[in-house]
Amino acid sequence: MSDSPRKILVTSALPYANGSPHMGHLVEYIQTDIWVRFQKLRGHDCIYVCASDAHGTPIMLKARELGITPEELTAGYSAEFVNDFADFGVEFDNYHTTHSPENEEIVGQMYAALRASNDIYTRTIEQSYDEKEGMFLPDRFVKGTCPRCKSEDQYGDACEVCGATYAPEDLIDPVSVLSGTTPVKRESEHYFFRLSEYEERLRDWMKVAKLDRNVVAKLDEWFDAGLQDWDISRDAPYFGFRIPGTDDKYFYVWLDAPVGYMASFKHLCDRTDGLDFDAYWNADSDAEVYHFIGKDIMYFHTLFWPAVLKGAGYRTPTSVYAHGFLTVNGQKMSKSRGTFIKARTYLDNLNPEFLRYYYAAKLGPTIEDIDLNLEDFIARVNSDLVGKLVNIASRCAGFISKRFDGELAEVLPEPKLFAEFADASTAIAAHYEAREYSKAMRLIMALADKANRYIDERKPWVMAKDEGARPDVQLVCTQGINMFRSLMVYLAPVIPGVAESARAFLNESSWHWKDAGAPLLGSSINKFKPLLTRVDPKQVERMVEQSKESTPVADNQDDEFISIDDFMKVDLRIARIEKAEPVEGADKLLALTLDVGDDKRQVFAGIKAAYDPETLVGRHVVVVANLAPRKMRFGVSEGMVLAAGPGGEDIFLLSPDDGAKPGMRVK
RNA sequence: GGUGAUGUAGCUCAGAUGGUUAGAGCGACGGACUCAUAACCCGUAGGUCGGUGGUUCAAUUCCACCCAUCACCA
Repeated sequence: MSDSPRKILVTSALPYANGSPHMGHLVEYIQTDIWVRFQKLRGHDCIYVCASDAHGTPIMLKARELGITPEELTAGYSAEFVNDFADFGVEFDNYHTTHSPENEEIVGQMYAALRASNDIYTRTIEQSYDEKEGMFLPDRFVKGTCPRCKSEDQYGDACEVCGATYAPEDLIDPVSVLSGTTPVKRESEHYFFRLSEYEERLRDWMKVAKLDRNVVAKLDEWFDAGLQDWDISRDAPYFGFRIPGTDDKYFYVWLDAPVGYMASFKHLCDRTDGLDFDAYWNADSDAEVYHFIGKDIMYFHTLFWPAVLKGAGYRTPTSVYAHGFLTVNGQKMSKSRGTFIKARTYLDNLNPEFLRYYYAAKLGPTIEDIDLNLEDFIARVNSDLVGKLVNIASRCAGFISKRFDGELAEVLPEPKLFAEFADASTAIAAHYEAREYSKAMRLIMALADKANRYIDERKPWVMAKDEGARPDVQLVCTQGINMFRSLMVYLAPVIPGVAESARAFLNESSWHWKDAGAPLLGSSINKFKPLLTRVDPKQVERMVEQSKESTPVADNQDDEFISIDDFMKVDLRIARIEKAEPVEGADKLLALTLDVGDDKRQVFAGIKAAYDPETLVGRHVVVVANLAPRKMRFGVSEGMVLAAGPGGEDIFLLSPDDGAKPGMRVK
């Protein structure tokens, strides 16, 4: 199977560009990267592309809230993704964005093809509408009381308390999370894709796509329920691509997101000689295309995506590989427990190769969740990587460099033992290919145990004391170093950085998978330097602490309540505005001089759009008096004035009833 | 609520088309060694295989129900 190079295109799901990458993201990118590196090491022509998923309502609204454009918002997060992934050794051949000309072109072309084949039609539907904001509301943007269990503050699609699913209008007292107003029903014409026509074709695809049996079970479930047509349009305002021939209709983000795989690849083709887009995407392509995804987005990748591709005349994915979710210490990642760990926070404290190994040691081809148990992480990395693997080289290298001037012996004393390491190649490769990384790691570590046992049995440190046995010392250590070398070749996809250091130690320029089967003999190696240092539990503790600090905002899962003591930490005081004036060079700020009883202080408040400075003088407001002073470009702000509202012109200062005096505590 | 998945030693996980003493690595404990980043080597202890009931000569493995965790319900 490895004889003629395969043409392979691999993708990871496009990260949604409205947040920083975290440990959960990394499961997928590390899983994919290991597979890609494995294929490349085997000599295959394997290309790995990805992009930021940049469209949709959440991004539009978050950008609006921050007062920047969606492009600016997503560019910022894209940069984070690129940098953090690169530091974890994830090597994309291209990283693009769905908000690109390539994507718009392919989406438009597909849409035209689907229209031509009568796969698109329009229908008027009713949807929740926020009259104040002037926009239709996705289900998650309506909240209210669950109609079944009466739990308050539930999303418009499902109740997190009792698990009921319903439509937003079923909620008791529904409220738009944007404006706080009651949504109304409004009609709108939507565009639909005839997914219902594709059952037969999808069943055929499913048979050849070698999907995991859990994925197949899920698909069967969906088929049994009957495929419904897919609503692919959204009304303005929406951040995305406008549907050709309309004024105010946009493609739903989930239509253009997977097309982003193609667009990123197109972007790469346009800059790479000899890389032909059509050779990979035409219906008769002989290239392989694999999508690595999380189990939560199987629906889009195993139904919509193959159907749309087929309908538009393209090839379908060779397979879709779904993985499970990440838990930390056996539970959902939690901000309050410090287990919602950002990629960057990990990098600030720990070696990325450790996480790659740990994930590899736990990953299989199924959609089962994997657990990052931090104690287990420390034990496993220290024991497997440092204690077993690197130790093999460490305990042999000294003899070779001190007594034999760095020269390896010309022959192996135990060719049969080495053959065991060479022969493991087939099984290990099969495991990598099947994404059975945990099995591959187990095989490799069992061999590492064997290598250590061999050295222990032959005891070169005893032979070294006997002049007559000197040549044997060189032979045994050459055997040891070669066993180490084979294992490092096998592990190169998982821990590429360590593999590179090991290769430098062995004085080799590059490795191919089959090098693991041929020993390195008679050559000169370099002085051994520690390839890895052990994890100190303190590093992990610090990472957890920093994850707590970096997210002071309580997450609504565990921290719904604060104690009275927590509240009392906030020193709220009545203040009288003595002076209010615009700040030179700031669009939104007013500089306020406040009388807080016995002292005067200066506070900057972002209320310029809502208040005329002159009308503020003399007003009483509520201020956070013990907020840490913050240095700003215009001076130091010594507190915060409380106001309600979403921002912009909609800001409403809090005022006490008559009689309250500056300096009075609010509680 | 419906559907699916998962639940095996202190920890992380293998495994069994139902059949003699259920496995590995780590950890713990004991021993040995000193080449090696207190690493490595040898050995010991640890499990009513989530719970209850059923089918069977025999179930942790099949069935039903229940509990817990996760996902999906477009």
